[in-house]
Amino acid sequence: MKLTDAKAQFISSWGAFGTHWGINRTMAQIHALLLISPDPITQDDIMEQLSISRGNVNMNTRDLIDWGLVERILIPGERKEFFTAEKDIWKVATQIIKERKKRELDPMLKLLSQLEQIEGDKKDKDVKQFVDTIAGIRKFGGQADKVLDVMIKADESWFLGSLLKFFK
Amino acid sequence: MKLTDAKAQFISSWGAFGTHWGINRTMAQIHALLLISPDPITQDDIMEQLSISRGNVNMNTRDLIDWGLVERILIPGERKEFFTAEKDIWKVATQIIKERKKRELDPMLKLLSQLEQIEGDKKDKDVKQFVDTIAGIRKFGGQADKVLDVMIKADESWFLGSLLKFFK
DNA sequence: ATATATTTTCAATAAATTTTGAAAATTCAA
DNA sequence: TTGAATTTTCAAAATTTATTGAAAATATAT
Repeated sequence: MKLTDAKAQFISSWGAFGTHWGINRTMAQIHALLLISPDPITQDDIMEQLSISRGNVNMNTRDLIDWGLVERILIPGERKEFFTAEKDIWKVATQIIKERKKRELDPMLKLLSQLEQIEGDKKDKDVKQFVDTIAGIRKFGGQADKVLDVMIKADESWFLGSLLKFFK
Repeated sequence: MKLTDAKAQFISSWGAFGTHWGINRTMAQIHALLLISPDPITQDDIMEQLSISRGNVNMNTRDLIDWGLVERILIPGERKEFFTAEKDIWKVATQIIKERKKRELDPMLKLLSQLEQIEGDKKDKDVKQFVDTIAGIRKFGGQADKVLDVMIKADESWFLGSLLKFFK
């Protein structure tokens, strides 16, 4: 397979993959393009390589920056802005986990603790099932939260090394 | 807060939550409703409680069954079918992990190993960055794959107990 | 200051996804 | 069998989400 085809296939698959992970297709495609670009590239490069509009590139690169996955680079003497992505996949993964935890898991846990305190007779089976379900999810979520916190702070070699040894 | 309001809020939030996880809103809402229903319920119950059409309920319950999260129950003497959801959150989580691994991670890893074998000069920096990126993702994915396999097979108390002790 | 290059915004448009509902298929009791 | 109850299917409609592109804002060079 030629590099050009392989690139196209990677970008397309990474885009499709992204949609399963709460990230939109184009954002994931831009991310893919930046991951395989050795040097920083401009909005125009992205527009051309992915055949998408300027506005689209602008919005999605900004989202990627908000996610902490992409950086804006200013090259002295160049008028245009350049973009580059973090290449260390461990850092990419922990950054995504960190953001999703903040955006999704933490608010959900907060809501669940509110819902657990409902009025009503615990002997009523509807009340009981509701409270039990909420408590179960909250407990599980709380534990996941702790594990993810360790992971976010951890160094890759230590984390995966220890974990894989532990589970061998 | 009253049970009725708490239920509505849980269903609505679980639905919104689902959309971030590659599951459609209605599917997640039906799942939420089943999680808090102590006894099996019918298509008509779901239609009524969530104010959605029969076709919608039918398609989404089927998807939930395909995901292994919901079961069809036949009650002797009853003409209608009943549905019930697995209530153990650990089992729900491992089932989702199992399915997503099969549907997303495994195909991605397969593609990456193909893409790693591109033709081209490794000294060319475009080729090098591409190969390095793909290799990095593949390595990380492969390790995640192993950890998830252990998790899927593990018993909850053992897994989380060990993990939390390990990371304390 | 002015002209020019570049980025950002956002209303309009397009595309993708979800939902409906009625017809077809299936199931089951009599 | 027949017919009523129930489930399934799927084309059309509704909704949601993503994309465009041109105008406005901003930044930079002269």
